[in-house]
Amino acid sequence: MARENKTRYALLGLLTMSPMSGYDIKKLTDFSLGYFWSENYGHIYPILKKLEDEGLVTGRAEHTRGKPDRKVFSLTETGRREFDEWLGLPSGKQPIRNEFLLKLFFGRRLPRADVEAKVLDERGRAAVYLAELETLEKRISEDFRGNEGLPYWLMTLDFGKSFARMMRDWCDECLRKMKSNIEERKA
Amino acid sequence: MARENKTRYALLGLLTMSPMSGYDIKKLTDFSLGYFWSENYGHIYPILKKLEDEGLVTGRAEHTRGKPDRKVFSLTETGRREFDEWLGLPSGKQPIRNEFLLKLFFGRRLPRADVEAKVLDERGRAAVYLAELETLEKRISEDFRGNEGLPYWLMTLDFGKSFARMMRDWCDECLRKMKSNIEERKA
DNA sequence: CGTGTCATGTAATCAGTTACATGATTCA
DNA sequence: TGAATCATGTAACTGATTACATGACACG
Repeated sequence: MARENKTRYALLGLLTMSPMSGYDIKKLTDFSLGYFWSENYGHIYPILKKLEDEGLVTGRAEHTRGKPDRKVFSLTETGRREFDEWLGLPSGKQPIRNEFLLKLFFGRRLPRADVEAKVLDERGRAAVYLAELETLEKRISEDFRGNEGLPYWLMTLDFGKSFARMMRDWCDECLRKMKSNIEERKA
Repeated sequence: MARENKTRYALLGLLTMSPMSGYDIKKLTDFSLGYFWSENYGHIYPILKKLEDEGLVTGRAEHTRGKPDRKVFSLTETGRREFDEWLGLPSGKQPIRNEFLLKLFFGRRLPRADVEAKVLDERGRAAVYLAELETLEKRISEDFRGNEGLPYWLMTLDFGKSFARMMRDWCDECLRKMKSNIEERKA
């Protein structure tokens, strides 16, 4: 079947919330949606242009004093329809590739201390991540109180938090197992 | 910096365990490693060839009666060194893109029943997934008892199980929230 | 007699990343 | 004076997926 460009729909979706520039979109995915979606400039700008050619979005230049000009895009009615249509479709299963797990899988080939360091590192990342999401949660709960989209945003955020907690706890369990494995050998 | 081809290292890694054909590798990622790593033929065969040209693996044709000929690849000493070197490197953070979460994020634009159906669907997948991993766990625990790699394989498997459980529970929580949201409106 | 498995591979295409280019303003 | 932020974009590349092509054997 046709391969569907996910970036395309992500951009359309973000534009359903409010008109934005490519730069705004990048910032959003970097700071607010990063825990489940990311994009990069080299993909955003060309696709925005393509969407404009297809009439799904319209861009208008905005002149600001001091700062560089921005090009702000808005969804057209056609764009909105196309996005909503996609939204209703079931999401195909995406292939999973986790480099950290791949390395752990071959952990036997490394000194145990190195593996432990890797896991500890991952644990640290999960903890930081969790803290960031909690801050983000407070912020958007206040900033968007009463917004009809908020319950859904909080659900996705909650996924991120659950994932981070799971990761942290799983790392601890791995470290524990590796240590007890050493004890066993001593005994 | 240089973009590193992950498939390349995944293939080298699998070949550290035993000589294999491209077909074997595909089967492995489909049935045993699918919960953290996947590959497809269109990528496996060309890369295997490239690795052979570079002297990291050697392939020898194997004739079998009845079945088509296989080409079985083994790691060379150079290949083993290159893999182990990569293994020691810290894993760069990979961009996250979860289509299901992206859709949930925009859940407000869909009828509530549709969102609930999507979540319920995801919950079902998580449950099936968990059951599969439990079966797999039993199988490899028996088949590879005493194998030095086993503890690491079980750790990655445990990650898969933790993830599936987390997903299942999070889905339940989402469904609960959506339902209670309806109650609130009635009141 | 049809479906599934074994088995290898290529071509076409698309998705996505990185590096580069440009330049003004603000803040330490 | 140097770094960070704002802001847009292109070119080159590589990573990854899909579809296609081929064909024998086993099983029900």
